[in-house]
Amino acid sequence: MADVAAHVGVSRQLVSLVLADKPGPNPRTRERVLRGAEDLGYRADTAAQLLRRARSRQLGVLFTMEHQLETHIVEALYPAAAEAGYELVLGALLPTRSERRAIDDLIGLRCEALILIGLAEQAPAHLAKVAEQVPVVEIAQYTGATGTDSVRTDDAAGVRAAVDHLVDLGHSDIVHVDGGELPGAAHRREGYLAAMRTNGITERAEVLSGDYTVESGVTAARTLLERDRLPTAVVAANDLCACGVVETLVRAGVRTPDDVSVAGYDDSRTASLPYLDLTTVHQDTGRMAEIAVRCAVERLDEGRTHDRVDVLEPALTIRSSTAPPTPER
Amino acid sequence: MADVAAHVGVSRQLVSLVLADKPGPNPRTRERVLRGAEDLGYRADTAAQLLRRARSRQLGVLFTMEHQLETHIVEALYPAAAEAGYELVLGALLPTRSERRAIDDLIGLRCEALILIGLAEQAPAHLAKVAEQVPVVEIAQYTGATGTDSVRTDDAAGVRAAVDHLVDLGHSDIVHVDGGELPGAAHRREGYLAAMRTNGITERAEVLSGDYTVESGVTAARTLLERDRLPTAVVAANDLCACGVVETLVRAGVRTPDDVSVAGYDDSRTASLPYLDLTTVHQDTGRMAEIAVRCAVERLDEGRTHDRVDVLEPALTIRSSTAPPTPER
DNA sequence: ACCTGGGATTAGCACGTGCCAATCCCGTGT
DNA sequence: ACACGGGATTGGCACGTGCTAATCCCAGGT
Repeated sequence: MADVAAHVGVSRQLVSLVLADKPGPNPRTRERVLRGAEDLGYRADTAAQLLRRARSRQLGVLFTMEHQLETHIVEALYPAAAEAGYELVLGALLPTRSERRAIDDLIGLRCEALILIGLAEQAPAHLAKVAEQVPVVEIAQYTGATGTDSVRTDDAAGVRAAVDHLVDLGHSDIVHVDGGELPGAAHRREGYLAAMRTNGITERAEVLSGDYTVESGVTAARTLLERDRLPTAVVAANDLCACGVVETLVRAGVRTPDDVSVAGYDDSRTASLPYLDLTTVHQDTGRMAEIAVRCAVERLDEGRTHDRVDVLEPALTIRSSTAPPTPER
Repeated sequence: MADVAAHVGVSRQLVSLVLADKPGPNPRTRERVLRGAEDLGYRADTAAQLLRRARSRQLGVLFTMEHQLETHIVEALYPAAAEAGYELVLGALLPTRSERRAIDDLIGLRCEALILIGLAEQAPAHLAKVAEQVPVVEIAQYTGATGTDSVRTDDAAGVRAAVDHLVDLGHSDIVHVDGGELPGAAHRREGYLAAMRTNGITERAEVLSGDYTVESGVTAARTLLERDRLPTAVVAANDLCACGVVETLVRAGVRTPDDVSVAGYDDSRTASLPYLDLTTVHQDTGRMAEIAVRCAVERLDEGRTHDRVDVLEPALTIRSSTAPPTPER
């Protein structure tokens, strides 16, 4: 910046004012400074800005790179943050890199708040401790740690909607392949059981264990295929699992939805593949991202101190993987 | 840091020495300082370190979040960078965020070099200009921009290996579904054509257009299904495309590999799904990551100035999606 | 001629750290 | 008793920027 100032023949401070687009500098001078900066290929030094500025206006985002849904959320976070006048700093959670390390890095970079996309296997154990230092917002996860906000979809309601949809179509033999102990899986399982109860078919309820992977869907489907009779419908804990179920059934000569209806969860890209075309539960990632940023902003700029928990209503996306059961031949 | 110093009762500078693990401080003092830092929950301020240090020892990584392969490469970059004593800073390339912006952000954060994972549709137009300022390494892409290093797999050789494998099995009706104008697609197409020529079956060569997506595999398979006779084997430009081909064929009652053998490319998670179990071409992401970091280090620490282009040999991973053709019934 | 006022510009400090040089302290040898 | 040496510790400056307050300059009114 000093170089630019010398090149134009003004003080460094004037250059600072011009580049920050602050009122004061004479339009003509402003023009000259901008030209000079361009000529010299000047780039602001973020490190120095960060050091000097009272506020960094940066939000840290912690995510794994494993799930498509996380990617969508990250993408949605960018415009939401920009809208609120914040930048995003990404921090990847990897097997080889401890969550602790990732969090420290982001805080070291002066992030004012952390947004944690909670699809990783374990939530940071010391979340409450971190929340003492900076606001923490969890997306798609609710650990209940104090000082933490949470935005998620009502997973129980989503699965209930899927089950209700199947019941409306005439199904009653509906099996659930769950997500084990992974985030959200408990809610989805409860939603399934609740819906089965409400529809008066509790005795038909059955939960097969899974883990949100295609492989777990394959395993579950194989278990079903070993039986004398297949259920007429399967509600999987997520789209990947549903995919595994469908593919395994198809290869065993069982057609979807003709023989068995299958529903997924998340409305990911997998769900909309033409040959799967899964009925699934849509999570509004855009809105989750907006609310997450809003939570951070409320704590940072508006002094909110109490915890906020937002639970969004999911929407059932009906596609062609579910249909009325065909009478047994 | 000053707080820690006051708390322990030593000078700030001593704290700096201890935390940087430099020789000098007395072991006992060192212990006390570390305890003090722990008590106060001290975290180094990266911004200040960056500002002060001559070197930032940070590498910027540009990637989209669209392809699994990119994720694998990013994961592999972390240990490679750590090995060389560098940190990674992630910069996401998104539709809503210009490459220009992403690059400026990373340079503003004082990244000493940029590693560009080249699966995005377009390479930054001003790459040569950027390379004047900081070393640039491209992974899985070769734009030929001056001042730029490139690490990629010999895609032509990979596809040749796949075709040769199929020919060895007895195939000659081998169709290629390509990746259009996307990065690497041209090489893969050429590899296919070259292998067909070498094996003396040029007249059987046929290229269907695609774009590395599952959908393009579906489209290609539908095109094939409309014909009187199917080819006996399909070599897809990547695993996703292969997946689309297989799924579409299966649903049309065509089995893999019994009726048609299908080979993919990338050895992604898709390829190893139990019901696909694709024969595919393995790219050594770990090694590409290591070399990419090495390229940056050579330019940064060892003064290399000439461009370096590394082409790795791929390895054919043979699974169950390819088999000898069954004589026509 | 002098004061006033306000737009334009500048000087100086501060942010938290790393590096260099200077200083302190204590045991040892003469 | 004094100089010496080396490990341990400290002071001061610099990095590039933003903010506050001060200064400059010039036109206009008295």
